[in-house]
Formats: sequence, C-alpha cells, structure tokens
Amino acid sequence: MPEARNDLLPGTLDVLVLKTLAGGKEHGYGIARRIRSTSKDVLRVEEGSLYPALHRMERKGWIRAQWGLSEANRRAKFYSLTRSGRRQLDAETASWNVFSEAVGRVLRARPAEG
Amino acid sequence: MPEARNDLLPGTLDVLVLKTLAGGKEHGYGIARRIRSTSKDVLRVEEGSLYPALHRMERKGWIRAQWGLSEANRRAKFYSLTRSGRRQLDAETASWNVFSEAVGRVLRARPAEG
DNA sequence: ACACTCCCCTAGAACATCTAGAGGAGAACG
DNA sequence: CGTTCTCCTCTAGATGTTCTAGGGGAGTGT
Repeated sequence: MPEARNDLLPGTLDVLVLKTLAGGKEHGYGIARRIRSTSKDVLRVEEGSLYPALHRMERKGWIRAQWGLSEANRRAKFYSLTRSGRRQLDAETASWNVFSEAVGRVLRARPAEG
Repeated sequence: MPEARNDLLPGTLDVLVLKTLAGGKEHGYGIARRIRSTSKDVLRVEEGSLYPALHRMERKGWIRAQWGLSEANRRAKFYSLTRSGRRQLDAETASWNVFSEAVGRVLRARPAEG
C-alpha cells in the first residue's frame, strides 16, 4: 500500500489556517480536521506544525485565542481572526493566486528546444 | 515603490528547474532567466538557491552536468535531464497539480459558520 | 480498570531558501 | 589599454518552517 504523501508545502499553512478561521472561531484540533476534510484528505496538518504556527500567528496579531469548551465537552483554545488577520488572509490569498498561476504557466509551457 | 515579493515557495524550485531542462540542456544562469521570463517575472530564482539546488539534483541523479561554452562565449556548466529526472518531473508535476488544487479548494470554499 | 478520542504542547532534527558575499573571464567602451 | 559591464559559478551562514517524536491531561465508553 503506497503511503500518501502528507507533506505540506512550506509557506501555505498560514493562509490555510486564516481561511479556516474566516468561517468562525475554531480550536487547533478542529482547524486541522477542517483543512483535511475541505481538501479531501490531501492537506494534512501535523500538530507539531500547527500549534507553533498558531502561536506565531497570535504573536503577529493575526488571530486571537480564548479558552472555552469544545462540542465534545473538552477544554479547548478557540482562535478567531483579528482585523489584521483578515487583511493578511486577503493578501496571502492574492499572493497564492499569483504564485500558483505562475508555476502553472511554467509547468504547462511547451518545452521549446534552443 | 512597493517592491515585488520575490520569494519562492520552498518545494517548488526543483520542479521548475526540471521542467526548464525538459526543453533541452541549459546552464544555471540560463535556467534562472528562463524561469523568470516564462513566469512573467513572478518567479525569481536567487543564485544562492539555484546552484545548491542544481548540485542536490545532480547528486540525486536527476540531472547531469557538462562543461561547455555559452552563446555569449563564456564557460558554462550545462545541465540536462536524465531518465530518472524525467520521471521525477512527471511525479512532481502531478504532485503540484494535486496540491495546488487542494489549496485552491480550501481558499475558494465558502466560509461556513459552525 | 482500561482503552480510546479529543485537545494542547515542546524540543530538536531536517531541509530549502535567502543574504551576502567572492571570483573569473569575455565584451564593450572610452 | 584600462575600466566597467555582463555573464557565469560558487559557498558560508542565517533564517524560517515543517516534521518527528515525544509528553500530558481529561472526558467517554466498555
């Protein structure tokens, strides 16, 4: 059984988290679950990547944390987007579009000798 | 004047180089120039990233090097794709497509509360 | 009691990229 | 001829993100 690649392209985690939080506040575990399901199991966020990323983004002021109780009745830290985080989401989404289109352009280019 | 972002997403350089070499042998300097022009100036490969990457890929057997003379009559190291590199290009192109579509799916998803 | 899921966290390794240099050699220009 | 420019290669070290590989606590179900 070939194991699926489960690496994330470095540099894409932040925008994925921000976008997920644009749908409302959510805790880390739930963010990972949402990204995985929305991407149809392609994007798997490791906890060892996610939690440090959340702390980084909180330090940068893009998200805000608040302890609460999850649906499963567990202690959980709910993150929500700040105004600054919303702007960051817009900027990073635009960057992603420009970047991915550029890569696509290169990869689709007809290989021309000479 | 806002400087354009000129970072490359880590993990995309290899496939861009491989694809460029699929068009025929080329030296490092020329590879960088081609990627930049094909991507319409969006993708800028720094020399400090490119040359180590070329050496990595050569060690992995994806590309082969050969000294020669450039069109500008300069000593240049021409790289060409090996059979293994061709396979790598196909695999990485497929991975890129899967990955970028997954990211796109997340970013385009309608933010749904709750 | 036990296993299982949910939920948070960190240290250190691994890795690719960038910054910031160095250097050589042909070409163009005065 | 001397100077500057472009072409072309290269490396060391810093930076930053991700992964691996753990630890731990607490509710739920058996």
